[in-house]
Amino acid sequence: MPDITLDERSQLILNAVISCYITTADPVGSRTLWKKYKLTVSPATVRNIMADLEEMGYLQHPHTSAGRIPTEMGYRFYVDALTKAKSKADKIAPQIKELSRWYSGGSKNADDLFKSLCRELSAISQYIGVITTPKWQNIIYKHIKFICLRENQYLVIFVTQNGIAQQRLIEVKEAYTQEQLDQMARCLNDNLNGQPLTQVRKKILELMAQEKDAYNRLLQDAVELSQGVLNNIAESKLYVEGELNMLNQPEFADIDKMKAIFRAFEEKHHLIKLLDKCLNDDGVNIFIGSENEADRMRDCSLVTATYRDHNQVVGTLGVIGPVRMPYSQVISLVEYAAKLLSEILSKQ
Amino acid sequence: MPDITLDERSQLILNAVISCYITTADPVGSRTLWKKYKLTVSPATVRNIMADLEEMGYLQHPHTSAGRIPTEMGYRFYVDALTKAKSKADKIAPQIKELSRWYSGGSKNADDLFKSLCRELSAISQYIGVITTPKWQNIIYKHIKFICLRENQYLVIFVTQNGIAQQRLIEVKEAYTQEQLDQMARCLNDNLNGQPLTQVRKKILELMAQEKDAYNRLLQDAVELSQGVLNNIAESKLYVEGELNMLNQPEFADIDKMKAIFRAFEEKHHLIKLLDKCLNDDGVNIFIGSENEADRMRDCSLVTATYRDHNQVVGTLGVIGPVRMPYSQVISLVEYAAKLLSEILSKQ
DNA sequence: GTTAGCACTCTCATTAAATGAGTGCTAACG
DNA sequence: CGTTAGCACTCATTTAATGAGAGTGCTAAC
Repeated sequence: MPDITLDERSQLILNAVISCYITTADPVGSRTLWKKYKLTVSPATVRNIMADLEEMGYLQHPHTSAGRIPTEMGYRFYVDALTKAKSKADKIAPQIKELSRWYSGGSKNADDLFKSLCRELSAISQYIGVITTPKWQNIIYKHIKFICLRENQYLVIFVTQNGIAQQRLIEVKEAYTQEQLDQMARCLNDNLNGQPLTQVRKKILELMAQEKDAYNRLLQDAVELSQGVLNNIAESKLYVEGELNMLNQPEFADIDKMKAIFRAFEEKHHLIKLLDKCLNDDGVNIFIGSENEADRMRDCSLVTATYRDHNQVVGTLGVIGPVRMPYSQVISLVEYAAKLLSEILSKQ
Repeated sequence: MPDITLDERSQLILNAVISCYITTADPVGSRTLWKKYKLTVSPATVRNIMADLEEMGYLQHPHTSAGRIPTEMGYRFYVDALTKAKSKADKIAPQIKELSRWYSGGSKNADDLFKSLCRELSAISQYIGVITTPKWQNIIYKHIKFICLRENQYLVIFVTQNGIAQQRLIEVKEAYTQEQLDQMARCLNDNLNGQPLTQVRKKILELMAQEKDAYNRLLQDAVELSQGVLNNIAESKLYVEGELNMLNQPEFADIDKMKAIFRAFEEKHHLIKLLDKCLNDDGVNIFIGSENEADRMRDCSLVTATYRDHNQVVGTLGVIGPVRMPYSQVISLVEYAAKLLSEILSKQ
C-alpha cells in the first residue's frame, strides 16, 4: 500500500493507461494516450508522470522502448476506484440487458438453473462463468423415495424443496418388498418434510429414540439406506462454463500459458475454496492475478459476488478472465447476476 | 483402392515408416529406417521403395528434402493389416490391465458408470474418451414418481430398470394433492413396470382407450405430466472426457488447430451422429482423419467399438486422438472396454 | 512546472547466408 | 535386372545482419 495518495492528474493518467490497455492489449505510450484522451498536457509531461507511476509500482515496462502496462497494483488501484465510484455510474450496461433477457420466468430445477446461468455468465462476458451451489445445509428436506431395481439393489432418490433430486444406487443384503420400502419412506417423509437439512440428522436420532416399536427396525434400515444420499447432497458443487473462451484471449496465445490455465481448472477444489472464502464478504469481490493464491491462476482475475436465498447468503458466482479484463462491465454483470439469482431463489 | 497388392517388402517398409512416425512424430528418412529396423537392403533401395509407395499414394513428402510421412491411405492400409492380424497378436496389452483394475465390481448407477469408464478411456489412452448412451428405446420402464414441491409445481422422476433416474420440474394449472399424484403414478407403474420404452407410448394409448372410468381423467393428466421426462430420456446422451489431453499432442501445438479441435467438440451432435452410425457395424470401427466427415475433425482419428446389453448392441464407445495414434494399443483398449462394459451391463 | 527536441534503446520484421537432413538420379556392380 | 554407392540438388531451419518504428529519457529552453 503506497503511503502517498496519488494527485488527481496522476490518477487520471493511470486510469487512462489501464483502460486503454484493457481495450487494446498493447503497451500504451505517452503519445497515444495524449491523442486518445485529448490530454491538456503534452506527451513529455505524460512521460514524466508515467515514470513516476512506474517508480511507485503502478505501471511497468516490458522493455525500454515499449509503452507502459499496468502492474497488479495498478489494476488494484483502478478497480478500487471503480467500485468506490460504482454507485453513481450505475447506468444500465448492455450486458445486464442481455442477462435480463435470459430469465424468462419459467421455473427450472436448481441444477438446470445454475448451469444455465453459468453458461449465460460465460456467454455474455466471453470469459469463464463459475457458480458454487448453496451450502446444502440451508436446504429443505422434501421427499425421499426408495425403489427396488432388483434383488438387493435399491435406488434412493432424495428431493429437496427447490427441486434438486439426488439419486444413489445401493446394495444391501436385506431384501425388502416395495411395500416395506414405501413404508420406510413414508415414515421419514412424514417426520422430516419441511425440515432444513441441518436438522435432519438430529431429527432422525430423535425419531429412532422415540420409536421403540415395530417400525424401529425398518426406520433404522431406512436411515442406513438414505445415509449415502444425504451425505452426498451435503457436498457443495461447482459449475464452470466457457473454459474455451480463453482460447480467444490474446494473452493466452502462448500454448504453455494456455495449458496452465486449463490445468488450473482441473483442480476444482482450489477454486471452490477460493469462492467459498468470498461467502463471508457479502457483495462483489475481486481477485487480481496472483491474489488468487493458486499459482496457475496468476494470469487470471476473478470477479465474484455472493447470492442469497431468502435473504441469507448461500453461494458465490463469478467470472474468471485474464487480468486484463474490462472490470467495470464484468462487475456490473456479476453483480446483477447475483441479484437476479437471489430473486429467483427467493421467489421459489 | 489400389489395384496391385503390395509385395511383402513394400508392406514391411510401409509398416515400418508408419510405426516409426507414430512414435516420433517426425518425418522418417531412408537412413533412419535402415538403422532402426536393421534392414537387409540399403538406404538407397529403401528410397526407391518409398518413392514407389509415394507414387501409389501411401506416403507423402512434406517437402523434397524431408523424410516420408503416411497419408491417410497409408494409415488405412496399416490399420487394416493390424485388425486382420489382430487375433493372433492378442497379447494382453498393459492398457487392458489398467482398465481391468478400474472395475472394482461395485455397482453404480448408469450415469456414474458411463462417466467413470469414459474418464478411464481418456486417462489410459491419453486421448479423448467418448461414450454414447444406449438407445433408450431398449430401456425398461421401472417406476415413475410425482412430487408436489409447491402449488402447481411438480417434480417428475422417472426411473429405468438399470437405475437411470431422470427428473424434470413442471408447472401445470391443475392442483393435485400428493395422494392424487401417488394414485396417478401407481396407475402408470402397475401397468408399465417392466415394459420396454418402445412399448410404453403404445401401452399408454391402450390404457387411455380402455379406461373410460374415473381414473381416466387422472391418467390423462399423468400422461401429460410424464410426457416431458419420457421425451427427454429418449434422447441419447454423449459422454466426453479428456479434451485437455489434446493439449499435449505435438500436432496441435499450433493454436489454430487446437481451436478447431475444441470447436469440433462444441458441436456434439456431429459426433453423436458419427458414433450412432457405428451401431450398425458390430465390433471395432476406425475413422481416420477426413473419414470423419466433420471438417474440423480432419486431423483426428476415431476408434470405436459397440457394446451390448444382454446381447443386444445398444451403444458405442471410443477414443479420439490425433491421426498419428498408436492404433494397435488404442484398438485393444477400446475393444476391451466395450467387452467389459457389455459384461457389466448384462450382469445387472 | 511544462514542453520541445533529440539521441538512444529495444523489438520486430526482413533479408541473407550457412547448415544439414534427405532425396533423386546415375552409373557401376553382381 | 535388382541393388547399391556416390554425388549433386532441394528445401526447411537456424543464425546473423540490417533497418524501420515506437517510445523513452534526458536536457535545455520556455
